[in-house]
Amino acid sequence: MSDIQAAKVPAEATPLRRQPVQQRSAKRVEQMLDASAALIDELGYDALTTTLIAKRAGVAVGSLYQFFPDKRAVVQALTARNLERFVGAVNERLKQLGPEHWWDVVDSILDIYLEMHRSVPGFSKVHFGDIIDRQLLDETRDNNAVIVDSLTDLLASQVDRPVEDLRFAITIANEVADALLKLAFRKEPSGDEKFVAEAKYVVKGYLAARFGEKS
Amino acid sequence: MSDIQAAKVPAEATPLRRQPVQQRSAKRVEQMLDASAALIDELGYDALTTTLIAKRAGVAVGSLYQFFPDKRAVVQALTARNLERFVGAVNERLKQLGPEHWWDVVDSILDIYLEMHRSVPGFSKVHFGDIIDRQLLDETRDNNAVIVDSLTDLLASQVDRPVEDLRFAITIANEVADALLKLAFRKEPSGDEKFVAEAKYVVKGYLAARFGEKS
DNA sequence: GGGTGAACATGAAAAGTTCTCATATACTAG
DNA sequence: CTAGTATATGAGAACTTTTCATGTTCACCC
Repeated sequence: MSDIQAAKVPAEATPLRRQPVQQRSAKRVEQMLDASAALIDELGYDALTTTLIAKRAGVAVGSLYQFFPDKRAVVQALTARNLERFVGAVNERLKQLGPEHWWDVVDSILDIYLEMHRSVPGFSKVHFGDIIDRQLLDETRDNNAVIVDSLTDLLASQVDRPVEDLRFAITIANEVADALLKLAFRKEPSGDEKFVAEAKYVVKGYLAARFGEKS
Repeated sequence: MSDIQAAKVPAEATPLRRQPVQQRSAKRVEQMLDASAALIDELGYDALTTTLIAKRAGVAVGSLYQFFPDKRAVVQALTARNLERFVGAVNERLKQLGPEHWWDVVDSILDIYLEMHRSVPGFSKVHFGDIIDRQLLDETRDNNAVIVDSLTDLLASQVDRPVEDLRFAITIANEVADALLKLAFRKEPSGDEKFVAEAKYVVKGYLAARFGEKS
């Protein structure tokens, strides 16, 4: 089973002004991201403030600007970190399971996604570029594409279809899953079960229709 | 065919500090919203500035604050206006057509939605509370619900199902349509045809599966 | 362990935005 | 025509974002 591309969230998506080299600063950057995540959860994106982030992270404002060019870059970095974690978790899970029917792969992925919604602060607000990439920054272009490409690679060996058709279907499925699960979490902070179930149903139904039942 | 509830976008969603009473001021408020829409299209939400809005609208900043309590309220009002226009257009269309198979109703609605994406400035960025209601303001709660309720009323007479099941299915369908069409417009400014077609396919497929083929 | 340059930390203040308010003008009813 | 309300305005108060000069810590070398 080919590993999902390590999702380094490449160059252009690394808006850091300076990459932290020493450990202490790397840790500080993490703290800043943690603080941002917590604050976004608590106050929402609009009420987010660089001063607040710094205070919460226990650093001076200047330190923040040592690494990030501006406020948006912080949120962007948070987004990237969430994406990395997600892809990492998916890899982990798939390694454990070995080759499966694609049906189960989809299930695993949705479960991981759910798990992150529940356990990662700020995840439901800024998973894959809701606020930043999608809404504002069109050049960084589609964080989702990273995921879609990874999943396409993954399923390409199991489904007998032209790769481009596969990628298209996965793009659609990804978007639908994202929208529906977000809806579930809007309805209820822990994810409304009825909506979660329907999300799974819709996604699997769509993929089954597009791929055919056979693996 | 029962009219869609006039979508006054009720009390709590009217965050105006003062309702314009005289015509000149009503017109000015419209100008401010137009300016906001244009600027959001051009610069994105984050780069939006009250000063810029005022300048573009040809009024003083103070005038803006005469009616809106804060910047977000402006965008919220823009959202509300878009919603009103959408519901209005749907009503219009349905009045013209008379009773139809729900299949055609869905088609009409999707077409109107597409049309607005293409012709209404800022629509693709802030249609139904993407930026404001959904991302930040949880108390105003679901603009989408207005639409969903309207559509539920509309279809209730044609589909032989418990109303709550209907509402649920429409909620899902609405969310899916929104996500997929947004994706289509992200891929291409005029709406990628392939994605638009797939959006229609997915939505209709879902509803057909949930309602059964019969009207 | 002493020295050196790069990485890092800091917070006061410059630059930029949001929002208020005292003042002035336009409208409406009577 | 007049009082009373609605509206318009922009300077500046309040708050944010971002810069930068200064001081500290680290990694490496002798």
